[in-house]
Amino acid sequence: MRRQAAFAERLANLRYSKRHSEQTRRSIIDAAAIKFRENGFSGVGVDAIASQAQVTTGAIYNQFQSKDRLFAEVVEEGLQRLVAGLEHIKEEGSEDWVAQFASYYLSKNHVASVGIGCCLPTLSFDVARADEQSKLVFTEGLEKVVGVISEEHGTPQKAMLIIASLLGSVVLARATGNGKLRDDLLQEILNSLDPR
Amino acid sequence: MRRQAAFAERLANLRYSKRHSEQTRRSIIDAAAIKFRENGFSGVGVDAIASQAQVTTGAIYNQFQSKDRLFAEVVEEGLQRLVAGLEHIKEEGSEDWVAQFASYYLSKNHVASVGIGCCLPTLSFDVARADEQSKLVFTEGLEKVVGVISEEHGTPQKAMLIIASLLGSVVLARATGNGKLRDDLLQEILNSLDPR
DNA sequence: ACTTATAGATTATGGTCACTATCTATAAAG
DNA sequence: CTTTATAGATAGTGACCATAATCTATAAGT
Repeated sequence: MRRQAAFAERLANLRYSKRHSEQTRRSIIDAAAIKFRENGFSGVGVDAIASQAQVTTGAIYNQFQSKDRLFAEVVEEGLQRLVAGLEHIKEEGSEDWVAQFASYYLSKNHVASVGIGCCLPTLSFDVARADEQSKLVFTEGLEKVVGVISEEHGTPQKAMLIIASLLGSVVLARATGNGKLRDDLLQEILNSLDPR
Repeated sequence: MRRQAAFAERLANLRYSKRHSEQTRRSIIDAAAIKFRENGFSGVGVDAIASQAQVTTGAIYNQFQSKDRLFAEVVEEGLQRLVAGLEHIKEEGSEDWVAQFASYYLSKNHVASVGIGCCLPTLSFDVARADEQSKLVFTEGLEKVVGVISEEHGTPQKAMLIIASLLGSVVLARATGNGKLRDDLLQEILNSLDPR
């Protein structure tokens, strides 16, 4: 009757071990990453995040000081993943790897994947409204993103323009319905971005 | 003691007249437009909107079916104002009126004016999470915006790219702190957008 | 084996949420 | 003048909010 997650934990036989604690932290961040993206910072409660992570609020507040700090961690990790993704495509060696990245970014698959997609079209609005901690990790992460793109591919301002265009395009695509405007938007913008 | 706004209304001598009812509706929409932009749809309550509009929640629910419907009206009007603003600059006759518009859009003043600024960098995220009604008015409004820009200035997809870039740039500028990244971002993007 | 530290469950707290039912004052219509 | 319709105030509703306090089970150190 008590301890809702007791069954799974007994199976895992790892309760309260260091490894289990790290897994708990990971599952909380993963759940928060999805929920914050899908519903926004104010659109989801700590309870809902806990339930998605299959823990209780006690576990969350043991691992994180506050909802704001958890959000900041999600933002930080979101940008780390963006940097990692860029570097991964880059190291595959293709000359026009930025166009390749843009093609993935504007794909219907990525536009539809709100919860697991890039953090920029989902979290950046909330970062703009968040505390300095979140803005700081966002700024530092964005600088790395700009660095990776501009390293071998134009100036930092050109890199920034690409990021802003991609972010804005995905937001517009998600905000418009499923009409003709949206159906053609992504491919058309991709064409415009293509090095002619 | 009762009826908190009674005093002002007695002064105006217009309580319950049609004109007063329209004024009430207007002040609610104006208040909601600011609050939704500043705090997001889930970040502000109907009570806070009512208090900003100097009415009670009863007045809001008498004028609007739900918070979602009020949001849809704010979105609709936000895009109408964007169209009107574009047409206003356009009719002033300058050849590079789009660059003029971009210059205003990326100005520090507009970036700082979250509550009264353009609806795209503030409401579009929430539209992406909203019901079909809001997405519909957003899509229709966006089509008009694209129409005005592309009418005499390139293809619709070029217009869409401009909008996406401007929207994305303002979001990034607001999400980053006040460091060097932000200070230079806007001017640099403006340069990149400039017809060379 | 025994102690200790702690991860995480449980429960509670005071506040706010969207929304509703009811009431009242007054504008408009006769 | 009387009636009627309604804008908007008042006062709730139960659900949810972020967070804290307390408790307990167990892993780790001795």
